[in-house]
Amino acid sequence: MGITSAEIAKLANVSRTTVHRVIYHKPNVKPEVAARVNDIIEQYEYSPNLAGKALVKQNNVDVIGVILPKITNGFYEQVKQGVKSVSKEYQDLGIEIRYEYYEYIEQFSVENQLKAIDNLKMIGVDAIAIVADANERIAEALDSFKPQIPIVSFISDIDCKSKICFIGNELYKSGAVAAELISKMLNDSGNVLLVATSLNMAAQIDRIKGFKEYLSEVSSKLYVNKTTIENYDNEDVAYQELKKFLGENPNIDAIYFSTAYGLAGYAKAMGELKYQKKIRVIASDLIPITRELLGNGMVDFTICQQPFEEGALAIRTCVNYLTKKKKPKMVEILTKNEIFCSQNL
Amino acid sequence: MGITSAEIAKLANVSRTTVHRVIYHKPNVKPEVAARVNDIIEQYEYSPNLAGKALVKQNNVDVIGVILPKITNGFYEQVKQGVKSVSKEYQDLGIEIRYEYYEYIEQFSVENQLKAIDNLKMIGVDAIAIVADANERIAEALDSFKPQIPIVSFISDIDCKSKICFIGNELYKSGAVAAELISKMLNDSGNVLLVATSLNMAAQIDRIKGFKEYLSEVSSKLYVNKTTIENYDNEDVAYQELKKFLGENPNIDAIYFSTAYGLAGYAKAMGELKYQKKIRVIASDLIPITRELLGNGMVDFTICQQPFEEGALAIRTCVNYLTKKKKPKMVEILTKNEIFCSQNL
DNA sequence: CTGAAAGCGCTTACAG
DNA sequence: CTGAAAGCGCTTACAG
Repeated sequence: MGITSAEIAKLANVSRTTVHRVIYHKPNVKPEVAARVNDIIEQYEYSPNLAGKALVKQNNVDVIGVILPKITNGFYEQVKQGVKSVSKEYQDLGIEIRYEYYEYIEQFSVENQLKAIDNLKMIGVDAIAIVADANERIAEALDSFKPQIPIVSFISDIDCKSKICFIGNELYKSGAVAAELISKMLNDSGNVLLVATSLNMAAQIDRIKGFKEYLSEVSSKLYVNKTTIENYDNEDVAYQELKKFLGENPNIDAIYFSTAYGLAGYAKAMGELKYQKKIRVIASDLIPITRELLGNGMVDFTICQQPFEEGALAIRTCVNYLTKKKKPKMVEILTKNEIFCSQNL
Repeated sequence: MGITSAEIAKLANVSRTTVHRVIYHKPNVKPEVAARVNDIIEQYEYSPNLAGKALVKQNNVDVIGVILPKITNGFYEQVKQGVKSVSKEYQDLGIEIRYEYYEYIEQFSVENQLKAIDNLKMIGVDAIAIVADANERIAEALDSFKPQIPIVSFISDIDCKSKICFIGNELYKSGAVAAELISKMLNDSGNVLLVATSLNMAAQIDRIKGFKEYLSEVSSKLYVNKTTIENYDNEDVAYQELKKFLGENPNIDAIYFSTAYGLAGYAKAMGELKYQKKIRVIASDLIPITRELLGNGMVDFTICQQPFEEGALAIRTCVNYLTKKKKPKMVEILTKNEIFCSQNL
């Protein structure tokens, strides 16, 4: 395999300790010696053997704290899988992961997130990957580690001074993809209904914006109904609202669900209505009901962000920073949207 | 981190050497001693530290031979990227990769593949990942290593005794996805044209079969034209044939390209014809021209197999076998088909 | 059947 | 400003 630090040392007529000092820009090396060593390193393309490094690190492993909401839907399960898969890869390489889960309850979740951060502060961690609400107190808590530690926010963004990067989905594009699929299925004309969690949520706003902008760009005969159904991710609300709306509006050609939830309510409503037109449906994410409705044709496509990849990438970013002091090139790393239909599930 | 072999040894009142013998089922351990050691290993969930193992392995690294056709289209570049990304991950863990490329020329490629295998036999490798033609002489060559070495075939399958697994794409499903997209865009009725490399190629046959079967299942008003254009992956042939065919058949609503090639010829032909209908187009794979035509709307969707993932998985499978003697659970690992349109590129 | 010791490549106190 | 030496966890000749 490659050349070793001992060989570099011999070639440069110095000790391995000095080679080490040069590589990591430690003080106390005569500039001319450093230059000589650097030349040889470059010439032989030396890079330290990871197994050797890892072994030494057993004394002092880097620990990464991962903070996640305790939500047992498939989405966060996949995020966790991604995190775990990378942890496993690094488990013997001197990287350890500590998990903190916070209950996500509308009113108290900020408190719970603060508590999770505090727990990690007690344990002592070298970096944090966190899915957090964009809240000032949380940001302050993340900045309050002494010494400062790098923060990677993922899935849902939060700004703080020690943040090195956000990893998430191109939400705007996600809406645009939905619009493209609908325009292709409707042959550029028809009436479209939107179903969202709520019109106040950042993620929903982005998707809907992307949806509307692409739609109006591609055709002037695609009308988005002025009513957007807000279902608060509650299937019963979805059912009630959709039954009422579709009962009164027999001209809908397509529906875009910008949230993973509401499909069960939709299926129930459609089962009770005798709707004349074929309704095309675009869903978001992939949970069991989505799979089922894709299978029976009630949903045409679903657009997925990549929870596994985002979880994995968050940890990788922490590891790269801890082991190579390498910040990611971009402050925002956005994953692509995947399209699923019945045949590529 | 976890417990070490030295600690296990102390707990069992034996040496590390004996612990090692027990773990790897080496001979010369008194059964009762082995039992005692095994109990403790289980109790403490001991598993050997990879960094430690890797360091020792520096003396005797495992080398994996990778045999690929020397084709410089984007597809095999991506396969290579996948292979490289995994190699990098393992480079300091005692796994080395040797590449062999063979010229792919209709007549002599079997000879070239045999030569590539022979080269690896000279060098001496511990496993082979190969993209090969399903040819008996090649199979024999792969089986002729002494001692036998594990073979992973990928992208294109070949049967031989020492093969542990094939990694490739769900080609049949790829055609089914194309059919689903077309049926949704045409609202279940219309005339469809097929463009393939050649009707003799296994991969093309699978895709077309999946396409036709899904189409006929979903609607009886979707007609596949009895002519399938064979373009031999030559853009000029595609251009000539499509210009002629579309000139004489003004009723085509959609085209499915079951090959990555022919889109440039199609674009040229359409530029010269004044075709009345909007033609929906489904492409395969993602090469620069595909990207371009997705952008300008001449292509609606493209269906991609996952060359990067398949390359990566092939190497991972070899590594798992070499380091843990672990065969993959399935003899056939098939990757999903990805759908791309202009907005999720 | 068993174990002491060397060595893989690295980093880190420590001594000078 | 520099280097000798110990030790991270493992495997492998070697000796008994």
